[in-house]
Amino acid sequence: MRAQDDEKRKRILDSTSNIIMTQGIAAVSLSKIAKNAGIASGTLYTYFKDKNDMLRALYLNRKERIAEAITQLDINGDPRQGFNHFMDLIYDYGQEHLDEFVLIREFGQSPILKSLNISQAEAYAGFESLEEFVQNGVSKQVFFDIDFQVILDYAYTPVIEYLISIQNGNLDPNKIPFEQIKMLSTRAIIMEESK
Amino acid sequence: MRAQDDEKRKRILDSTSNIIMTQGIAAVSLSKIAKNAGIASGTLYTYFKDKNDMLRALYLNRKERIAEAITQLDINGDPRQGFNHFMDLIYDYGQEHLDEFVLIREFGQSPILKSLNISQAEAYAGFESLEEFVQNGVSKQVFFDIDFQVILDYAYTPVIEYLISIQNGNLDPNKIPFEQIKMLSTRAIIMEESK
Amino acid sequence: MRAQDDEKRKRILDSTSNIIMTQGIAAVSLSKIAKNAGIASGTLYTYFKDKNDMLRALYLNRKERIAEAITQLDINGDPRQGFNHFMDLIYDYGQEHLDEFVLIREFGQSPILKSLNISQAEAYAGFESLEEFVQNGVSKQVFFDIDFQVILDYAYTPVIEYLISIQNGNLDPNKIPFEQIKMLSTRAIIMEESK
Amino acid sequence: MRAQDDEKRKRILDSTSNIIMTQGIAAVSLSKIAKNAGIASGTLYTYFKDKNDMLRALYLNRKERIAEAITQLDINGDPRQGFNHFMDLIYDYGQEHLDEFVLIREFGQSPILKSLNISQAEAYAGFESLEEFVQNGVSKQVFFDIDFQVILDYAYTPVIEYLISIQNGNLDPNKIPFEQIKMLSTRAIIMEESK
DNA sequence: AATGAATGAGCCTTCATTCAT
DNA sequence: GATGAATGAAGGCTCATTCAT
Repeated sequence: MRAQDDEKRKRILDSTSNIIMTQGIAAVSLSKIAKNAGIASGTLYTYFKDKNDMLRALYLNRKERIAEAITQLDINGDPRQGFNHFMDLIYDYGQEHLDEFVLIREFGQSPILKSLNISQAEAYAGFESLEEFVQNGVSKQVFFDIDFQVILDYAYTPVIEYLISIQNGNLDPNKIPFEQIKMLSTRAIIMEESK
Repeated sequence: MRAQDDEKRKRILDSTSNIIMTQGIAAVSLSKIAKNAGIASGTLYTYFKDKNDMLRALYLNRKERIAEAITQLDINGDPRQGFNHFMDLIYDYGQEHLDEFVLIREFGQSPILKSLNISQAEAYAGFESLEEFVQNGVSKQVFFDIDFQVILDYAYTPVIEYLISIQNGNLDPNKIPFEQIKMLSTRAIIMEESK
Repeated sequence: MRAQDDEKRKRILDSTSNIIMTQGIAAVSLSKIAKNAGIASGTLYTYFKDKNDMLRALYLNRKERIAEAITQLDINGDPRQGFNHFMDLIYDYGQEHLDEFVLIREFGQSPILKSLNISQAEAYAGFESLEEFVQNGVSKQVFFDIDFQVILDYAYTPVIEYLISIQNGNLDPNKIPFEQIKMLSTRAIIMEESK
Repeated sequence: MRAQDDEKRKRILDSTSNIIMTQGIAAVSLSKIAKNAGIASGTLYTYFKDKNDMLRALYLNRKERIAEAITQLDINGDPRQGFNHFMDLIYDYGQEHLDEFVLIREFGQSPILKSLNISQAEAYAGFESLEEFVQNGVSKQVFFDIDFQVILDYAYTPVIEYLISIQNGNLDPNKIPFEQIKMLSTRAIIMEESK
């Protein structure tokens, strides 16, 4: 017997990610993945039940990685500093792993997610500490008292869009440094002295 | 290849939009569209050169509609009021036509757009006045001096995400009224006395 | 538009029958059928919903043909003569169309039939007059009072097996003429003076 | 390729039989068999050269079992009693092992047998004594002077069909007892005083 | 001897597109 | 202009078989 190969599993997910990133989710096909990963098409089924199972695994895996990277926060520390740190975490991780963010965005909240049977709970697994962090900031009256989701729309999303715009060449980081993004987000979310 | 019946052309686009919205972009097929639109599959080729041409037309059409709806701004008026009005326009149009916003988001800035041969220029057609409006605000030192794209990330995107969250049932508009979104966006973008 | 072509539909069924007859039911594949029928594989789906639908149509079509051929009986006439005539009908039709009988036998009462969703009722459609004929013979005390199915086992089945054996070269019709089969069946089923 | 574990070999054949009986011969796959038998798919090749070799072994094994069960006849004894006993043997064995009969019928004389390279000789191995028994009956002018195969069509086949009909619920053994089947077969085959 | 990961041919089906009608 | 039958490539998936372990 040959032992199942974690490296191969990783290669499959990476290949799929690659295809999604360069050709879009609609262009994903198992034969492309197999060719890209350097394996036979049938082999995919040793690692995943079917195509959906694989997309599901990919989505959750990337989400998990991102969660690990951007939730390393001092939950009970100073919210202001924490917020600053949070944006840095996203930015730093995005410098190296923008593809993961883009992939998650590509899946979006589109109908595909439903067909993959990913529950709300699964989608948010790993982000619990982030929610706690926000609650701490709110209770200390440093963050505006709004929904967690809304805070992400002003803190997480703009960073991702910023990084993508830079990568696409639509934005020049020398003219618009990340500090400005942080400032805008901070102004939006942090209550006092937000100037 | 000349369109004869504009109503039929519209039906085709609407059907496609429908399918994208309910099943995702990967599930779009001409036979589904034809059935949904109540026409024969071959007839599609009277109205569009091929599948990509149709997706392209759909994307540009929705983008145009949105542009018309949200760029009705007094470009040279008071930027503060204008900003307020701009967000209202998005919100109001989104109440009735969220599907169009979602469709545009579904296409994203993803590789699909490239395969449809949609140039940056085409994608932004119709938004020129919006850019002028922003420049006016910046020159009057009411808006922060940042990129047009970044402003959209703090003014347009959060409204759309807000509306989608409400539609998905993830947000309760009674607890988080639109006024709060406007406030956050305003705080981020408007320079002084941004209360 | 090109009108759907009954001749083509017939060719598909004939090709399938051919394959079943020469290679067995397990060897039926749509690509073989298409090649055999001289059409593209996709075209099959213009005529049948899927593979099962086609097998179903084939089964019922052959059953119907057989029913037409062997149920042309004088239901209320002399049962003895009728029985004789019935066996002749099977024999005569089998001379020209043994493949249809063999096909039906190949489907058998095997699990395949269940997967084709053929109800008992459908399977026996067309044979109602045969049942009436048997009832007439029973009520006139010419046939033994046994089940319709059992009568077939002694009248229909042996003829088919006889014809197949001849075709296979396992039986020499000169040594065992059909008259002998008729005699044996008659002896089994007809009550009096059956010697 | 040498069998080591006869119990395992038996399990493989039983599993295959099971699948044929419940899903039909077209649904047989080695992976199903392996799972059903509780072994790894590769292990099948220790016991059988390939799939056909296994089907072949299954067919011959079941045929052999049946032959053993239904050929325990006093070849030179009274043919009338022998005929009666013969039908009882089929009936009795069929009560417990109908699946074996059904399996043989499923293979039929269909093209599958040819693809399994089963010769006429192999198929009839074990039935030699039965043929002798028939010849004895014929030479004593108790049985009609017809072919061995034809006799089976009137003595063996109807019993099997009878048992299957009962199992399928198409026949009620209380209304049609086995005695009636025996009577019909006897009437057909035994020459004098066959009532 | 036994395992099950790996293979790639072949399965059924759907697809975008063409074209006779 | 409109139709839908026809095409064959490509889709996802299962298969029999091999072979490193």
